Amino acid sequence: MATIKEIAELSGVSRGTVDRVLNNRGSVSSKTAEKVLEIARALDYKPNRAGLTLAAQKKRLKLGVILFGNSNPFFDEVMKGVRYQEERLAGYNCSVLVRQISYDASQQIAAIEELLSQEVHGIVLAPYNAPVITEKINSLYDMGIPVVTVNTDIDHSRRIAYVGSNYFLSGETAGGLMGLMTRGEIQAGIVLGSQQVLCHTDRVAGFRNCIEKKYPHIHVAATIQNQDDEVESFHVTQTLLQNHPEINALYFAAGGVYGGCKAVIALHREHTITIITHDRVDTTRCFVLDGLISATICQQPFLQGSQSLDILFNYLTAGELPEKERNYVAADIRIAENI
Amino acid sequence: MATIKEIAELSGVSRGTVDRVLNNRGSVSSKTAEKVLEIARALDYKPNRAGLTLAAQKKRLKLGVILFGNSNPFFDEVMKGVRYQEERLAGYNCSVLVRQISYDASQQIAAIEELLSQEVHGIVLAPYNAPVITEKINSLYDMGIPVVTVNTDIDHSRRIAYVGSNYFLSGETAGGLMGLMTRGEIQAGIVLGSQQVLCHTDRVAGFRNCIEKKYPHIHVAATIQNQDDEVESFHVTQTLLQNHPEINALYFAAGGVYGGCKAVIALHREHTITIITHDRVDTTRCFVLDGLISATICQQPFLQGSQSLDILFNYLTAGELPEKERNYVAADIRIAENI
DNA sequence: AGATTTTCCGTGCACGTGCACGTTTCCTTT
DNA sequence: AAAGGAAACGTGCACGTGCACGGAAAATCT
Repeated sequence: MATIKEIAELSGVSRGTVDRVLNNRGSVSSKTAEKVLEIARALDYKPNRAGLTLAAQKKRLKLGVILFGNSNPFFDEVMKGVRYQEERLAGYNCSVLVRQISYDASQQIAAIEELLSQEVHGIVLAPYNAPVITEKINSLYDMGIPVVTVNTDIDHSRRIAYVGSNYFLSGETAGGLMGLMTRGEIQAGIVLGSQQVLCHTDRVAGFRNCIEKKYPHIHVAATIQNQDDEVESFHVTQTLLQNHPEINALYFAAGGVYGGCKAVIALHREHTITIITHDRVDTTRCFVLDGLISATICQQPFLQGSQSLDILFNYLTAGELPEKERNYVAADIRIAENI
Repeated sequence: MATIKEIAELSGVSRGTVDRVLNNRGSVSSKTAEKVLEIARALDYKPNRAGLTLAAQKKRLKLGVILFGNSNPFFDEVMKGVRYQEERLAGYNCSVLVRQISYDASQQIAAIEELLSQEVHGIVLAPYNAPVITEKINSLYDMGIPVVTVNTDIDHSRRIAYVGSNYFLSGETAGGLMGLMTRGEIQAGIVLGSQQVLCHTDRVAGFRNCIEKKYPHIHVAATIQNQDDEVESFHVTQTLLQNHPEINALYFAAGGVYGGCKAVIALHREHTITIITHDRVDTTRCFVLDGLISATICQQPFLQGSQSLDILFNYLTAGELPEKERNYVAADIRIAENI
């Protein structure tokens, strides 16, 4: 592995000059710059990560993480991934500040400001989808504070990378599973949080796309919204099942799975309905284990937490961006045996 | 983050002494050692990874990797993970030597010897399951050459860690999927490579365990062996289906999936048989996409390749062992939509 | 031509660790 | 008591990088 020192010796200049050329800080004649670059290319120079990190940690790195929910089971799992990575990064003299807030634009702005006052060097953000947040991300970029979006992406924002699901694809996967796990005429009910939430509608679109193309035996009887709330979910699901006795399959495209399942049980429809859900949380794990939920499609929250921090850290210490700016986690299918 | 220098200053000794205490190289009075340890604990000292790596790479690290198969699709994917990690480790002045050999004990021994002559500092090994290999791993350990087993574990050997599947659990997952994806009376055929291969028999045991406990509608009509060979697989599967016209499900617990599927197609049984397989390879991906194979359970070969090297590297540069010595990858269920 | 600015480049230190080498202290032996 | 040796500890360098500082050469101005 070539080092800066080697390049300096071979091109007859000092290490400082090589440094200036490679990181184009200017103040180098084009002639020498040319020669240095040529030799660096010939030696296939790649900066040494240990040296890079060592130099970068002169000023102790501080990273900020902003997630939703004070006891949101999904983000709790993301948090575990964050904590795991935090422990690793501690070995690089890098600290992590985590803020969990409720789903609200102004709170998110406030959290960002607070992290800025703590002088963080970059932020991992589960973004609230609003123009004001997009603007904030862009202004952070201009200030030199890179942002990695996690779980939800913000289109047309200058975040340096996204880590999370491809919601359309995971909806398709849900449709595929339901197709494989059912026979005969199927009347499916779709439960989502809200038509305003892009993640939910993307999943539903994927689900419908799949069954329309591949599984004509499945029809969508009705689509309802539960606002991601367990109590609301119980009621709307109960009403749905009462109004539609023909329903023999349910697709939960969002949260509120526990409440929905409780409604199914309350109406004694456990053994007549095939249920597919997303995410894996402690409250609903038992339903997967006992077979009420046939399968659940997870989005690897742990991986999202750890990977997003990792990308941010690499960017700040080595200036490296990931190959793809959208880092999709695979749709992770879980049934009773591998949950 | 506390550093050795800080500890030295606080305990009134030099950095060298602190180093001796923390890495117990001796030559330190028990009194000072006690004091240093106390202060180190109070400051929650953890060695800085960048400094550690930088110091370790004075002698350029060389890692060896021994996998099977010259064009084995599964190990090709493991190889991609190895290559990915190799690229990352290159930034730490660490090189990786890869050897792909056929499934044979003496060839494996020879490959190990060859890597030793290249002066590797540690080895990632997809081990041949034989006492002579166990002994070899142990003698490597005594020589100070750590071994990480990948894909298959060797019980009672002194490998420092294992990265790979839990085969029994993945067999159970296959059983669970078949249970969920079938209705009515099911006569299942089981195809494995050989009764001598522990991975295969573990999977079959998991499969049987699951359907016996949870899915009594599934019966095992017959179990056959295909020696992991495509041509052999075609013939034995064809014979099986001819002798057992009642078979309406197939579980491929090992390789030879392509040959087996071809037999199903040759006998025009595509639409009457539910097929569950393991692993995802280019030759059979199309069968998953067009629905001949309902689902395939993968063992995350890429992750196995990258993680095993990572563990070995961390051990050699920081002396760190993973929390668990058996690092199981999750059973990764794939259907047409998420393959 | 001399003074001043600009361009260009070299040197030294810091980051945290491991390790070889030196130095001091203390104990044992003759 | 002097000599020898072992135990205990300090010092300096190396690893690779970024960056601040300063010096020399070239270009511009008075």
